[in-house]
Amino acid sequence: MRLRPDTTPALPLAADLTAPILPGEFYLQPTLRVARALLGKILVHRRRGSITAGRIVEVEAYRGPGDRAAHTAGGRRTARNEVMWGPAGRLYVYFTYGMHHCCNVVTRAAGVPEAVLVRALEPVAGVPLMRRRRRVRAELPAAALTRGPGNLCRAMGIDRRCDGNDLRAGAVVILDAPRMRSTAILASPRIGVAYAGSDALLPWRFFLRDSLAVSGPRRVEPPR
DNA sequence: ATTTAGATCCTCT
DNA sequence: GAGGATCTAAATG
Repeated sequence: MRLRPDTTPALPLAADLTAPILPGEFYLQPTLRVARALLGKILVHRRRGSITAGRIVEVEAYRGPGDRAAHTAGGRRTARNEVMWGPAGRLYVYFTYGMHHCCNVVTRAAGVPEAVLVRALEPVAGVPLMRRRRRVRAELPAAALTRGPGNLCRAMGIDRRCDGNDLRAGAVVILDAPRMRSTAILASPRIGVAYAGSDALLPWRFFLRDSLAVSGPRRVEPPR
């Protein structure tokens, strides 16, 4: 008697945690390119001998002064978004809705305030620690631990102490991984930016078609 | 399957 | 004083 082959993707996923850290130049590329290229890369947080890591499966691009959905819309420069105005390759972490943190990767040269919001990961390492940080029931699937920007920050232990973290040398780094095929990537409008007028329709959310960890609608661009 | 309400507090006007 | 780059549970069709 033969067992049916198991086609369920194994989570946590196997990933190369010895891969090189992404070089600083990676983050100088155009923001939409960085957003797509980040899919599949590994976000790692090492702290006090503990480690949590996840494969990036969903992101959103935010493009500076001209993008009404961005924190830097219209050239606003404040204490909160200061890191977005700085050099590429830093982590921009902010607190929102009274209870959640969101983390972004800053792109482009200093003075060009653009960033990529990380919206979902697939757990790669440190799942027990993620469960403790999330305080979820034991049966919750691993993929749900890091689904959504607020959830992934809690699971990864990322908060405002990480704001400004240098992604080449800080406690939080991003490791290189093979580039995803473009056919594995879908796009849609960004989530939660209805206040941005016509910019809310821009298809600047990118996600891996086959990932179980993607948050929100797995819809491709709707007709305009 | 989709909608709603409530939690909760920092940031900027 | 208002509202948010969110999340969850509960209610509803």
